[in-house]
Amino acid sequence: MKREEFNNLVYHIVSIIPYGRVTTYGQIALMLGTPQCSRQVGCALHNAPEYFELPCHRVVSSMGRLVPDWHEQRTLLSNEGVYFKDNGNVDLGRSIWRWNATDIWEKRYKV
DNA sequence: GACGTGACAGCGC
DNA sequence: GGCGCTGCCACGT
Repeated sequence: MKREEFNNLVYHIVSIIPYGRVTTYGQIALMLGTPQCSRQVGCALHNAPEYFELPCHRVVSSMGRLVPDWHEQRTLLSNEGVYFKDNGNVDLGRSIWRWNATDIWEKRYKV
């Protein structure tokens, strides 16, 4: 898999995240078949051109933690009806996007 | 081409 | 459940 392909796939996946749902870097990496490249997902989004208009605010870390120093992200998510916990993290159990019949995340987050 | 950096995940405490 | 350490890989300098 080339870098460019990897990035394009990341952009594609992010672009199809449904409204009001979130997903994680690790999940995207898993979908690409490279679960060890979670950091690259974040890196790809960081380098994503603005005109892609990606809903990258719907991508959070595996713990539901938001992007550091990007407070607008929380506003955007809450506007979409995403659930938050008391500690300010996203409630993945309620708002994670299950892209398929995979039960990995159901087990992990006890959906 | 080498080195430092980072929008992370996983594991242990 | 929260915090810190380590491994990972692409990017920018």
